[in-house]
Amino acid sequence: MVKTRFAPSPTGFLHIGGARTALFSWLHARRHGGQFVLRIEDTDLERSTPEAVNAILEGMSWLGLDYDEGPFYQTQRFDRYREVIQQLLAEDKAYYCYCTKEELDALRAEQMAQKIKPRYDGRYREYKGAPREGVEPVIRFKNPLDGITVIDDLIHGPITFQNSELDDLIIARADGTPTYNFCVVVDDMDMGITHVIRGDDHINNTPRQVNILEALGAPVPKYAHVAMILGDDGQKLSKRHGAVSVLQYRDDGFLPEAVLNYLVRLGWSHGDQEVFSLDEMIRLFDIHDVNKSASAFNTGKLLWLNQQYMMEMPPEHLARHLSPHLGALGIDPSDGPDPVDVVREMACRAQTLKELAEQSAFFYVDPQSYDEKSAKQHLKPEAATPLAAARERFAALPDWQPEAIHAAVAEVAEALQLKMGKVAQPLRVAVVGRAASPGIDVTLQLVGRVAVLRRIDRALALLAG
RNA sequence: GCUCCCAUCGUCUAGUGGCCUAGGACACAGCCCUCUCAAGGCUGGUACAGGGGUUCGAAUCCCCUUGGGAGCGCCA
Repeated sequence: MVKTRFAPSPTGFLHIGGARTALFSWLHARRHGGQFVLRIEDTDLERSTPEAVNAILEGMSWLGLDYDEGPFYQTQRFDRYREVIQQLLAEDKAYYCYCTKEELDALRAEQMAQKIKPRYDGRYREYKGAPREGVEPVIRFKNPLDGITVIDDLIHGPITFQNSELDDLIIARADGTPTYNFCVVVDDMDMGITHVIRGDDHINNTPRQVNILEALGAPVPKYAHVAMILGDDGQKLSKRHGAVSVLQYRDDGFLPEAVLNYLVRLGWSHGDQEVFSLDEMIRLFDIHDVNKSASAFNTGKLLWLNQQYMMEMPPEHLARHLSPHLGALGIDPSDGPDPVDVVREMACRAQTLKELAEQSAFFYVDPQSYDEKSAKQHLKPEAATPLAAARERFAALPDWQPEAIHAAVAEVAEALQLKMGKVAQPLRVAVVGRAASPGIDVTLQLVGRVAVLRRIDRALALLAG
């Protein structure tokens, strides 16, 4: 059975690159009816934080990437790592190395100076002497000295490494704690991981891990190394790019399904299709179809996708998603039109929930000021007549429905020999505060007659000076 | 420096030797629709990094160059 894992280290939030790796792993498992496990790689006690763990868990749950096992924490598996290390030691597949950090640094500096690849020279590999005084030894893995290790990468195809290029890596520190490359191997083995999908910055670690796996007599999983994601500017993703945490996207008003859809298309495609439901992704996703090259994150396209999702989503759902963003603006929708009706009209006019809330605020609160340009253009002295005429008709309308409102506006235009725009635009600015909104009839209907009359009066007062 | 990876429009990508005078999407421009802004529809411009091969034929296969990136930790 297929079993994949996502194994972030909790030294920061779940960023967009990690989220895509998680998505690919999740998709691969789901697609094959397998299992997906979450493992927190927190062996770096210095840099791991509980806040980061929470951020990762929260990010996963917001995206809806559920796991069948875990979260496992490597810090809770130290006994198991120690056990495997002892086994390796007993089988002469690992050994104590008494080099000090200073000696290692010196060796590295020397090699760099000679312009050769810095690496451990194996000086304690066959050491049979007594433990060196005053040095807490580390434990190193005995990497094969010759031969080749081939990774048959699902994305890249075969990648060949000379074992002679690999040195004897440290699997346990002087304080006895195990290191990353070793823990990964033990965990992948114990957890029965069949497919390792991860960033391509791990390609160079893979032959070492394969060699350890083989020393342990464990089956070697299939590997798939996914290229990294670049920032909008094509540069490596960094703090400078702003919203790098997936939770930031949530707060900025993106829908998780839009983010997922955007992410899956970064490096993967299915012909010309751009929009995929979750079910389609699961059905269509194939790790073999993933691109080898890095791709740049394009916020513009995410924005477009997010809007597509907002427009397609049932208004009832959209309204629910909108409510926290309305709340953030201090708006209580119960004071005005049903958000479901608002959202039906506004979804095609905003790209994020946050923007949707901002654009929709006028339905609930009178504009605090008029957009300068719009007011200058439409709230001119000559607008007073149509505004007043419209106000009069509105006040007398027997029923406050779009059809009636539209007819009233048209009548005013005709009576005054004006084009529709000369009536609708001043009305719009007076009621909305700016020159952009849904059709004037629905807009006014939703705002409500009382508020509309009040806002017109205010504009009229302003025009009267 | 050494090892490994990568290379089609500005961006995401289609393309696995002929269907490619290179297709789609985002963005951009124009037009249509129109009471505004959107949405939607239509139209347009822009790409196979360079050089060698292989082949009747190369975006597709091979080599080199160039340019990016990663790794070379008692970090993950």
